[in-house]
Amino acid sequence: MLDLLVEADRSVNALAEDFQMSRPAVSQHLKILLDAGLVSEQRQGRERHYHLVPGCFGPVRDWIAQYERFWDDRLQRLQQHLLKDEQP
Amino acid sequence: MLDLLVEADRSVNALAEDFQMSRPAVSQHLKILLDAGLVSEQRQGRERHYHLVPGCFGPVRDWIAQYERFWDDRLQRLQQHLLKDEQP
DNA sequence: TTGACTGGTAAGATTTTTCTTACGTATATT
DNA sequence: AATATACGTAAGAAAAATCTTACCAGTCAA
Repeated sequence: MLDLLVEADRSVNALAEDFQMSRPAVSQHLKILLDAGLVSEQRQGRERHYHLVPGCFGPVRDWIAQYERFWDDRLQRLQQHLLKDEQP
Repeated sequence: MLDLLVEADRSVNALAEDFQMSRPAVSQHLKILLDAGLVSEQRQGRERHYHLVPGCFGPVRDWIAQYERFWDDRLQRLQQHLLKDEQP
């Protein structure tokens, strides 16, 4: 769904066409994405267009970045440790 | 689990102490993380030490980066569009 | 206003995930 | 050798997720 929405905004029926599951199932998925802040809703007449929220993956990226900082720190400590051994 | 393992390598029992679930449940989680390549195993006697694989989130980061490229492109196109209107 | 279209929600069935207990194997300790 | 420790795996129970059908409300078009 996210892959489809990144290309263009879509209505629920338009999204449902690309999946085997029923329309209500798609609605339920969208509700979850909406609650998670990954997607936003814009009502146009009887249709509701969903679109991907720009930068919505920020929190995930930040979470991953924490780990990468840890690894960087470790590597740095290792390098310093090795340098000390080389010139006593 | 990942949060614990990023600090230091741990044996299964050491990990299980920090959770309410049983040790076998922890083992099952570790198997999944192992299969996913997020974690690696090193046997030391009868213990097995697990540690976080450095850079294991690369694929996730790449996946997210795809979206961010899309957003960048859109923004760029929008900027160019606006510039055209300013100087006719 | 009536009928068609869009889509959300509830209820319940189905599927999947996740847990626990029981047990087997390998390594260590005595 | 006998016992204890660390850990994986199988089987089945329990919990959570995901789907479908049925139904309701809002919007549009005749």
